[in-house]
Amino acid sequence: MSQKISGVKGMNDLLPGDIETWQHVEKLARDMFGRFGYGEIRTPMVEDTALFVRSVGEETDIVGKEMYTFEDKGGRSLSLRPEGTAPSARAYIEHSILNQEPVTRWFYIGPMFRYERMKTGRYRQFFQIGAEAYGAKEPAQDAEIMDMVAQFLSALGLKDVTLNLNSLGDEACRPAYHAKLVEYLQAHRAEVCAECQARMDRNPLRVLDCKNEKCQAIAAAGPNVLDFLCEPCRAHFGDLQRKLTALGIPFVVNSRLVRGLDYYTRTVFEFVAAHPALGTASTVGGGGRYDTMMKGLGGPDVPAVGFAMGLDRLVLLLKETGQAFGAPVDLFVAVADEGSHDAGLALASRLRREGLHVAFDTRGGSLKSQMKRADKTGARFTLVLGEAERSSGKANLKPMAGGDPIPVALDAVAQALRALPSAS
RNA sequence: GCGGCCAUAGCUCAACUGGUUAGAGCGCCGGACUGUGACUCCGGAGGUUACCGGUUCGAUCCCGGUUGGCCGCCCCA
Repeated sequence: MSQKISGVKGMNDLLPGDIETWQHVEKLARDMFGRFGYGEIRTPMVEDTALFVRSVGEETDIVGKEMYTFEDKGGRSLSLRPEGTAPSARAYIEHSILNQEPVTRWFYIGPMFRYERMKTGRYRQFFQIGAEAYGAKEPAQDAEIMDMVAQFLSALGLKDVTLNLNSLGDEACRPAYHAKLVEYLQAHRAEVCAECQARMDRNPLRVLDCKNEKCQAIAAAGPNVLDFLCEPCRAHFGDLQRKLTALGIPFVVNSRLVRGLDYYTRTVFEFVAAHPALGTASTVGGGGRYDTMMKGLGGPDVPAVGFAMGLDRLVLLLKETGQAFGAPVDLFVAVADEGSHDAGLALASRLRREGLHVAFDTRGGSLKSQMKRADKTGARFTLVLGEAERSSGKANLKPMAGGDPIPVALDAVAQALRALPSAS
């Protein structure tokens, strides 16, 4: 007996029964994003490690300790993508998209990888649905993309999701805030947690969203990013809030929202769902504006704004609603005797060619066991095919939910089924 | 990366705190009902008690390690 082999920790299989929910979310996303003019892209799951180091930032947790990095046989350092914005930007630059279109809108759906300790809503391979809008620096673009997320979440039927909003300023004003913050934090160095002491040297903004109560109090009493915004940033942020209000999208300004990636400028936002099913993984989606990242990657000077949502978490929330997804079986073809089995297979084949969702027990077996199987598949109707039906060319459609059998001609089953109300 | 809890049938859980052959419900398969499911009754299959080692006359139970899962910190999706 050989050793049983198991999947990689933190990476899950999705099987029928679960997959329908995922497909539903993905379909809704494709529909919704398409409606907003976003085109789907698919980039490789592996990229040059330098791409993430230069965009996401060397001092971030993602790059610093969560990346799956390895060397290929040519000695290149490659990484499994931990997020989707950088690969999209790379593709945008590589294909010189700016020379073709002033404004480009893309979305992607796919797996991301981060080496982390697992828990509810957090996996080493997880799935994101994300979108990026390149070429528009106007607040309207920020508002539109948040509108898209809001409409998508609402189409999914998810409620109690709060939009948190903040502005981190730009190259003109962030340095001043940064300096002031460091100065303030240094003065309180002894009072914050050990973690924050390290953070204030590497990435002081991160102190702002420390969950430690003491650190929170100190951060709250310190300099506020919003007070340091330069005039253009202030105007941009104000305009964005007016537009969101005009669109009827509720939001909360949270001046301590910073997010853990270095590439953001001005707008950052997070959609947070306070549902017990998510545990502490309450952020369902987040994003922001990154007007300088393209240049930093050696590309054109193009402003951009984007976001990503956690598909795993959306599915967790959807499951809580108890909804069922997946296509119902229209008809189960059962056979009354061995001699009719070939005819049953042929009938099922023909009806499938005609577009119906048909189930058939290829193993044959007793009629009773076939009926059980029919019940199990959730088929709306069952048709029993035997010698009598084959010679007369007529059969009955038995409604599995109960009710009288409906007589049909064997060569008109599809038409008959389509004429029946599809509601169960 | 740090701290805590856990691991028994496909699933959810028992097993009188070390003692015969590890049980139940659900699920699966079959029968009662040889052309009609879901309800009922009966039967069947399914376990190296996660893995490795230790203590003991004897370990699902106690100890150590490994792997995996869950929770908090951290961080995010």
